[in-house]
Amino acid sequence: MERTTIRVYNTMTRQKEEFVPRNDNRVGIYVCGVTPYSHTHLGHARPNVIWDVIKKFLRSQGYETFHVQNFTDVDDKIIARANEEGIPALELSRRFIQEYLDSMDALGVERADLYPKVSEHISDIIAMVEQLIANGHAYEVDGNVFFSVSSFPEYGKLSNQKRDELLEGTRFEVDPSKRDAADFALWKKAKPGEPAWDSPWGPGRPGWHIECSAMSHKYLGCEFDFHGGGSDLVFPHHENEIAQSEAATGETSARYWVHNGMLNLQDTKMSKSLGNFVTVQDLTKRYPKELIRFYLLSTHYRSELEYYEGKLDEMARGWNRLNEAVVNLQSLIGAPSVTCEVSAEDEKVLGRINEIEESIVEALADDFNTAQAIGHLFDLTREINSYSSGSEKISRPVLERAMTVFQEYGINVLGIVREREVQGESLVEPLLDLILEVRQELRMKKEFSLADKLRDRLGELGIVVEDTPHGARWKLEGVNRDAHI
RNA sequence: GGCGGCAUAGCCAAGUGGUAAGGCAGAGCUCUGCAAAAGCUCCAUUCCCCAGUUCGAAUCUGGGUGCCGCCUCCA
Repeated sequence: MERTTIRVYNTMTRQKEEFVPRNDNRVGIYVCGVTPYSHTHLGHARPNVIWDVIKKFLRSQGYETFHVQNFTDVDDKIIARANEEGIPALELSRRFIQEYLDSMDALGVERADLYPKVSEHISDIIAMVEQLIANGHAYEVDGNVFFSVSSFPEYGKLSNQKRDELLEGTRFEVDPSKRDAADFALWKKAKPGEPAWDSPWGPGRPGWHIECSAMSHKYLGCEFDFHGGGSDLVFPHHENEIAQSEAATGETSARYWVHNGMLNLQDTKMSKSLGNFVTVQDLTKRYPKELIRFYLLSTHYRSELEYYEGKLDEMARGWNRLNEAVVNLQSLIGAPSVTCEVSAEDEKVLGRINEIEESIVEALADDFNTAQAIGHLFDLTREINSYSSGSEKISRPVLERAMTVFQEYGINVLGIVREREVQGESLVEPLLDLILEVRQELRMKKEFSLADKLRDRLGELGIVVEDTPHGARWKLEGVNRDAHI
């Protein structure tokens, strides 16, 4: 198939670059996951939803994707928290990993192909540390192993830091056993009461950073296409990862470094350590997943995004129009008054729909500009609403073309439009159709007070009845309406 | 102290050299038995401030001001 040229902003070069996959068709993606010691919050949802869209867009462009996302399930905070609760560290992390996966499922995020865990890759990590020692990039001191920053001249190339300026103004105490203050731990000697694994340097556990180098290398190879994560990971995490990976293998690691902006609550970054977060579980109980995605994707992924109570309710008004347009389209496609003929006027509308679709693809291909793509979806909404409320004959091929675009981008790629609710074996749908049919007969007989009573009483039950030129239709009221009553 | 980013209408927000997308809110109108939905029209001579480059700048350069992130665990 013909592909649109995709341009990606690369943190490494600080500019947009044309995306050229390493292998012809298969795109390797590594996105930093979480340290599962606490609840999954909206800030975690952002990169997940963004990468969900990127993957789906790449696939709609004919690529295959292979997506790896790690869990750093061996970590100081996990150990500390598990000790507080008096349970094993891995049990605590297992609980939060499950919450994380459940949360992402609830947001309609497609799962990664692989979720490697540190605890299951100790031997891979040890092997890489040994490799680094053998290459002269790391050294052992009393059971600890450190990466020697001075052995890697390119250190700082991602975050644009200069080695000699790194420690100025720093707020932590430097471990005196390190040769250089900027050196960082690859392997930490076990302290009493901590989970530990045997290694050539004695019992201990991996430092933060090395797991991503080891696991990305194992599953994606030395060089792969995308490496993603929050902008707060640029330094030191990704900087150190690059140093480890490239020093160990002698090859470049990721081709494109993609970082998303932070999600703020009251002008401050939402984070577990600050305690200012909104959990995904809470939010998905209160709002439809498509609305949450609409909110997350309404701003470009590299910008900061503000959250506050009530924001989603504000966004729901515009979001609703998108959904209404689709519901309207679907009912019109099945309406008997619609023709299969395509007039010259219809051809023009078809032409405009094609233009809008191209604009959507261009927007997504331009550094995954979902905000712009959503704008074009609103253009399509106006186009098709205007068309279907016109007095001329309505053509089914036009409706179907518009529906295809909504389906592909609104539903499949962006996931911001609700899919038509299948009522299944519910009695609700035929029952309501019957009521509306009777009401229509009353209206024909100009028994308006009875017809209005039906509408009012249904309204009290949360069922909104609307009369349109193509017959009456009903829907459930409010943002939280369920698929089934 | 170092590094990076951002500043566009009442609010949200796209736009990185060619004369300000889109959404919400607001005003008017059309359609409708009524209601709802929808549509149409209007709503930034202007993009934080100052200087410069250019035929042309929201977009590039320099200098301010303000805010945010990272340098400590972080998506």
